[in-house]
Amino acid sequence: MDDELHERIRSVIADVPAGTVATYGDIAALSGAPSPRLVGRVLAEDGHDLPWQRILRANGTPAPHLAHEQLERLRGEGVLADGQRVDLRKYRWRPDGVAEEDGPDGLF
DNA sequence: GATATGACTGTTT
DNA sequence: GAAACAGCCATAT
Repeated sequence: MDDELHERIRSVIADVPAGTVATYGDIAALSGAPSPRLVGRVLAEDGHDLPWQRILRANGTPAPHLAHEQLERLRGEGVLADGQRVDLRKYRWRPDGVAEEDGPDGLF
């Protein structure tokens, strides 16, 4: 039932190391959630014990109502955000064993 | 059971 | 870069 999925989502979020961030889509994909909405819903309802500050939207911007606090918390972890946007290219969490590929322009 | 809502994403215009 | 549209799932009323 979704209880297991609920736990799985929490587990993946808790597995995100400090100093890094992940998108809702990432959490959804890694936890097996059918849609990122589930991730947001879990956090909204039962994410008080999780590092929700490390979960950002696809474009690197945090949730609108928590943006201020979220950015402040991330700042304390070493994740510096430019105004309201975080450099996913640099801080985005990658599961172990996955190598990164640079873009065609040799972009970082 | 239908409608509306929400810590979302991706494509298209 | 912004706005519109469609998909996606669980709750609340």
